[in-house]
Amino acid sequence: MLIGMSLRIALLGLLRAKGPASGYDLAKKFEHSIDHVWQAGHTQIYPELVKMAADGLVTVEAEGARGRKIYEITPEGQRVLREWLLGHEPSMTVRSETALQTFLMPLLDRDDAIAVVERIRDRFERRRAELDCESTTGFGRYALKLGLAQVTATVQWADEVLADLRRD
Amino acid sequence: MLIGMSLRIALLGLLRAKGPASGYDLAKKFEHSIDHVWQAGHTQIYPELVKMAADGLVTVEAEGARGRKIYEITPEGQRVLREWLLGHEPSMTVRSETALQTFLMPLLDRDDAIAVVERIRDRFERRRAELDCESTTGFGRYALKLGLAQVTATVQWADEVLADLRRD
DNA sequence: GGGATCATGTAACGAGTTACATGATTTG
DNA sequence: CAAATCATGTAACTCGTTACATGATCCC
Repeated sequence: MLIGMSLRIALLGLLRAKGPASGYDLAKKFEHSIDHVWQAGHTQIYPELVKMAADGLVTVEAEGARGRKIYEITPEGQRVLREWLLGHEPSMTVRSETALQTFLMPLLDRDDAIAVVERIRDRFERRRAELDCESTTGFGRYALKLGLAQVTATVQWADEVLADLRRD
Repeated sequence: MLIGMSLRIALLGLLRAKGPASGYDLAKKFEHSIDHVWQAGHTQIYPELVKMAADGLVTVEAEGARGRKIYEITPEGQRVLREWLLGHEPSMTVRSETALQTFLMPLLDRDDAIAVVERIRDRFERRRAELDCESTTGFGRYALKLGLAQVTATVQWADEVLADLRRD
């Protein structure tokens, strides 16, 4: 219960922010609201909720139709969540396939390198447009702004590199 | 051999860029040159090199002192590397603990939120300073510039959020 | 009744981390 | 000769993905 808590924290945070929910509901929320920050499918969420209930972080508040189980965050869960938000030093480990492509770019000749950077630029520009459409007032507004800032920085980087490569 | 090739690609790229090397050498290079793009320890690298040799992507060019095995990239390895660089669509899945903290920030009261953002700002400012010291002319210069752009964007985001939170 | 969606799970696998284990060579 | 570093590996574990499996309920 000491490391790799991130999925738990994401689940606790969603339960705290949006109230009691089933595993199914939480999986939907992962697809939508928290998507650009953390991903998890139902096959990961269901067993994790069972373990979290065993650890006293959530309880089954009610059982609804079709075997639907509604989970609620406990006071202990709220304590753990708050502690993580205030005290956890996020790991700085990065594993980005895009960054790996950019790292290895000097192995390519000029035209191939330009093609690779153009593809990256297009991808991130599309992503920027997607994020730009989302509500800037909701619960996740700070994370959304951060995502936008990082995506925009990547597009600008691509523009600079393209200008640089084409200058030769 | 179709998915999750990233570690292989990183190893092939390092062998292509810097010439033949042992698993130990490659582990050192992961600690230094490619560190801010991809991480891997020796316990992951040694078995992977064995599998890559079995798949014909690398060969043991020579065996040196102390059981040191020097690996070299094969023509097939170069083909696979080039194909990945030109054709692979990087996955957009993000799993950032920092972004998770920012997403859940609205759960905190004003003072706690400020403390969290200040910690994030400090961390990324330190990271920015580190990257700023690195050579801007070496092999990884494009990836370095990208890392700097993203880190700088994060510091700017933190400054804006802090100004916003303190205005209340 | 049949298809869409709701709702929950298990099993097998791959990727990555931590801890453990061993021995050779260099340097003080 | 002792400590540091070079150099390779295995084992156990966690995290995350993909594929498989099942049944209930709603709506046409």
